[in-house]
Amino acid sequence: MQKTDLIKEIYEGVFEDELLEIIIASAIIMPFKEDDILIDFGQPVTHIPLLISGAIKIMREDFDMGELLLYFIESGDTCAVTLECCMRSRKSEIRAIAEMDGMVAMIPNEHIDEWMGKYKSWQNFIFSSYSRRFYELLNIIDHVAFMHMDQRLYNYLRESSRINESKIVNKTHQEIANELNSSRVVVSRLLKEMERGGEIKLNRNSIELLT
DNA sequence: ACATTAATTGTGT
DNA sequence: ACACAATTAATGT
Repeated sequence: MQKTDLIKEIYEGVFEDELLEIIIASAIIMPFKEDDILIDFGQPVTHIPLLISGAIKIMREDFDMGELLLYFIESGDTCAVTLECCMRSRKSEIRAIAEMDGMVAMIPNEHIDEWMGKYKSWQNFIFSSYSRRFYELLNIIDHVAFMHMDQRLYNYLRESSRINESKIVNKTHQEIANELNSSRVVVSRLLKEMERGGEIKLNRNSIELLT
């Protein structure tokens, strides 16, 4: 498919036509594969990603070595944290890993200041992205701070299932534990609990959501 | 088909 | 958290 069509399909209506044309002209389409690291800690951020297809998970590194999943980004979305880094020409605070195959349109960051003042639709896009993330992060903080591991795990499974459009989550307990910054044993135990409660079915390398 | 090994999952302390 | 048992998948012969 052509670059123009790819971008239009997702972002037509989101941005005013004039801006859409400029975006199309300056974007670089970048395909990626599952588990590709798209951005890593400390890397300078030179482009803003507009996700076209697939899904990306945004991870934060903990003080004592350990990762934590902040949120997923999906088609038609961008990464608020990256934007923040981008506008201040900072190095990346996060790591972005592809959850599944997909494509992003990369926009060179030299345009964005100008667009911010010039295009209402760009402002709206950025602000709504910010506010959505903000509340999502508040939610995570609540769960992390109050150690509601069972709920976090449950949310994670639901999100994962929704994003992959499948009732089956193909991950090991270890992988899940890493993303939630917990231990494998804890995850195994909680999953077993849920299975007993009839909410899920456990298999090797996969978990099926029943509800 | 069988044995061996590695990876994943389950449980008790 | 740690140790170990049990189960399943992968590989070689």
